[in-house]
Amino acid sequence: MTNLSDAELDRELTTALHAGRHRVTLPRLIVHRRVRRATSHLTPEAVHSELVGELPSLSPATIYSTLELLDELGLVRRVSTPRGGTVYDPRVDDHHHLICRSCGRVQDFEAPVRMVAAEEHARELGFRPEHGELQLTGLCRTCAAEAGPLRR
Amino acid sequence: MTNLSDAELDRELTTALHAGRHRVTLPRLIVHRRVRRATSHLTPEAVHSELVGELPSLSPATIYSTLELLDELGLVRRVSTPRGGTVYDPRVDDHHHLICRSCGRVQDFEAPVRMVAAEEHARELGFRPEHGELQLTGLCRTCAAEAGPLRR
DNA sequence: CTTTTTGCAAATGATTTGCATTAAC
DNA sequence: GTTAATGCAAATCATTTGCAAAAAG
Repeated sequence: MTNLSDAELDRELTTALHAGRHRVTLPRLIVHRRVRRATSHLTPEAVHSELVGELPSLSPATIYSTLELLDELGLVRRVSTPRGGTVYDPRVDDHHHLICRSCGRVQDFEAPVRMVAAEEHARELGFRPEHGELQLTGLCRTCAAEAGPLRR
Repeated sequence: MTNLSDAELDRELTTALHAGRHRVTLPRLIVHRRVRRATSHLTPEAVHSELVGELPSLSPATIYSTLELLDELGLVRRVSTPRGGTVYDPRVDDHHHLICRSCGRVQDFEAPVRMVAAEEHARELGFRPEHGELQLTGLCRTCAAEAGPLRR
């Protein structure tokens, strides 16, 4: 989540778009503002249903292509959850995720993981790493409480 | 990958199925043998198309339910890739994955990651961790070679 | 015998695509 | 003016579901 103004966010996006020879359009501006300001991880569907009020012609196809573009520009980060869900994260710095298998909630997680060491190890194997994240699945606090004490 | 015989694999599966009060069926036996012997990660579709030769009536629906069951029994592990693909891994011990964004290949990766420490940290946040893995995406050796030297 | 599992076909749901129209540059 | 982006509808594709028939215990 950022506390930048619309104007500041728009300027950042515009700069990034121009650098890649992309055009500045209204759908891109409003999707960018919405996701950059998100306090949680948003699904494409959530972004769409929130923004159709503001721009009724906005189509799901545009949401998908715009979110993918923002990810490519490094302004947001796409996160895929273990059960096939896709969600967008306003944080683009290295961090990890806790994913609840019951309610699907995705929360940021500062894990003590040496990403640089892991990436170096991958390079030694001939792999060219671009992005890495640790995903811990399990039950979030709320769902764990509902499930009661550890079973089995 | 295991080098156990059919009989040994079948016995393991039978034991696990009985423990959970599930029935021992031919589809379960052959799917289990195939995935446990895999030298790489298999998609449900790959498992199906390989095994229809052996059991022509085998349906995709059965493949999906069987693989999910094997995962629940802890005999194989489901791995979801960042672009929404699903693949099954014969390894069930803690390990990580390198995922090629170009060809989709998933390879095992022994990363120097302190999973225990990460899980402990998650517990302190109220999360009840069940499984964790580090996913590094990028280009595999082959695709990196095709892409040529580092661009940008 | 009773209950689970299977196989088929139809349904689903997220994402993608084709293409004419509209908007950026 | 040119070219890219949008919006719509149709298409795709992996996965799930409903249900009658078959198989397991």
